[in-house]
Amino acid sequence: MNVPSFFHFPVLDYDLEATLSSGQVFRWQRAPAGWEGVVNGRWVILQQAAGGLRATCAEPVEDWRWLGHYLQVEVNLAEVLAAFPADDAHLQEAVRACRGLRLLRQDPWECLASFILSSTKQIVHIRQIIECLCARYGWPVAVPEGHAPARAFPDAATLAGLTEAALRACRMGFRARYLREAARRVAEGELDLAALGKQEERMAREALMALPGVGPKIADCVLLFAYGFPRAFPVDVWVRRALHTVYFPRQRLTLRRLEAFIRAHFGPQAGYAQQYLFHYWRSRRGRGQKPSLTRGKAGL
DNA sequence: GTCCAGGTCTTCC
DNA sequence: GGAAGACATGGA
Repeated sequence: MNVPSFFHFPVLDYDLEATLSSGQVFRWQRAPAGWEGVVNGRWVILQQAAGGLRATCAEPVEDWRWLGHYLQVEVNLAEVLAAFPADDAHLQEAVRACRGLRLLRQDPWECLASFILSSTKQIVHIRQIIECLCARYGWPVAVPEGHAPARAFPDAATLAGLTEAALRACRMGFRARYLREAARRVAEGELDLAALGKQEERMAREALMALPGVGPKIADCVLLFAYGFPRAFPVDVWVRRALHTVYFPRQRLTLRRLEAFIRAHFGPQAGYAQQYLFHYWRSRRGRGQKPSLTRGKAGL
């Protein structure tokens, strides 16, 4: 019989809902008792609590540092936000609306595989594909008595051993070939994900982009969400649309010019700024507002 | 039925 | 080196 264990992480400025629903991670589910997920092979439920976060696991946990690291509770958010350009009214508006949004520190393989599956997919679809993968190929993890079964994200060796048809059965389409090849290279040691975090950002980025199906955007997601490179700045359709509308209204804009602007403008915590812009734009400004920029038009 | 999604790759000029 | 089309799928 499982004996649940609890822990309180004292932390200020932490908005659990914004963090877990901001498109950086895809497996957390809202439940009556909090947010349910699987981290490091452990089933976890998280709740917003007075002065911090409350965590529950299905089994006894002696050392909770793995979860604190994942949640990045030691990060002083006020210091991060203070590094944003102070004269940027648009960014400050996003900060006011989403204060407490955090960047997680995810497992590199799960993050890489998830974002390989993300290309030209809506977040709800990405979640469906990943849940199918976990349900079919993930190892079961301990859950509380009477709770529905839960599974970990399948490791690279498991996915590398599947046929492309088996992967496609999870409705991932053309991404199956990319996921399988990435899994093979990781499982066979051609790509050492543990070593990437110790490399310079540029080298790590090149190594990720050497994978089929991984371009600059997906590489930047992994650099930011799994390795914590603070200047990594994923530019997807939403961020591109937001940047174009806000900083270059009614102008033609090349990708090169946009990248130069990003490097010069957002500073040492550019990755955090990106996440605030993405979440704010997607959750509020994007809703019901006709985008001013669509693919293939206006120079991008 | 049409549009579009946390893109990337290939082809062609 | 930049533009255009292909690639799968399903919610809105």
